[in-house]
Amino acid sequence: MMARLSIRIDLDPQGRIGPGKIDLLEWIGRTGSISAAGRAMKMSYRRAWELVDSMGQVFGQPVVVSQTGGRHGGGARLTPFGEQLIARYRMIERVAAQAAAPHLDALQDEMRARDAADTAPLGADATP
Amino acid sequence: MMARLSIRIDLDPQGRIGPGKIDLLEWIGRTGSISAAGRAMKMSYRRAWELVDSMGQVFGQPVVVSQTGGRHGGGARLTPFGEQLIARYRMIERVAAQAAAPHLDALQDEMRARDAADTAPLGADATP
DNA sequence: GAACGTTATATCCAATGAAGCATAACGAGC
DNA sequence: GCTCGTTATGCTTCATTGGATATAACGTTC
Repeated sequence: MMARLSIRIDLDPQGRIGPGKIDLLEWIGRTGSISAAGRAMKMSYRRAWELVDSMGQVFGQPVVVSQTGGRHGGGARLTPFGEQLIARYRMIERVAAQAAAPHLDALQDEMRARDAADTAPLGADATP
Repeated sequence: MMARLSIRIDLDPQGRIGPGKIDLLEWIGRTGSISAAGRAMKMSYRRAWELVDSMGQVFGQPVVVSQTGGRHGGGARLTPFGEQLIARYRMIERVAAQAAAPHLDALQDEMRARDAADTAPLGADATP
């Protein structure tokens, strides 16, 4: 039983960013196109575009700049802020995982330890 | 613009546990009943029960023991494992947040810094 | 200037999730 | 023994989400 950490960042009004959006950004950076990134992640262009757009709205600034028409029909690139966002997220992910590692291990030990052993029936009353 | 960390733990085959399920467990511990916990969280009993059940399945052992009938109609209590699970999750949440804090701050600075400033149009080509 | 692949957007539809409602079993308290 | 609140479960909507498809605009390349 493996246990990994999954991190997301909650922004104040309403907006989250988690591993999915960050992966998408990385794919856009790698492929130079939203649609190619979508294909790589087996995600519809529509969804990929919506995710990109929602990030731009949440952060109040675009995470990618795009171009219609052109060499291969157009394309998209990460903005400097988009790249920073990826870097920050990965950094946070890394340090959080490091800090949590021993506790995750302990949790797994506890899971194995009690394996359906003690589940005392409830005797006294709880707070009603 | 506030940024908080939100943590969830991914278990190997398929199973996640995040803030929602942990909150629910805490409410069950506090109130001594699944339905009361559901009400407190404005969640249907159905859903609360399903979440509890899914946790039991994911971990291969119950996180709460329940009793039908009785003093106030029945009730539910956390198993020792359930309590340990809460404690571990909160611990992980705490150390992860501590480790991530400076980077979250940095991210917020970066968000403010670039506020729609530089979004250079794409000139060269990307990896096609 | 025609072709191509992409962005951007609208529309329709399927899948999923969750709420709501209904019901049975249960057991302490009155 | 009747009531009451809870567990446990089924079933029936209802809303949200995401996929699929269609279309227009666009600009390099041929």
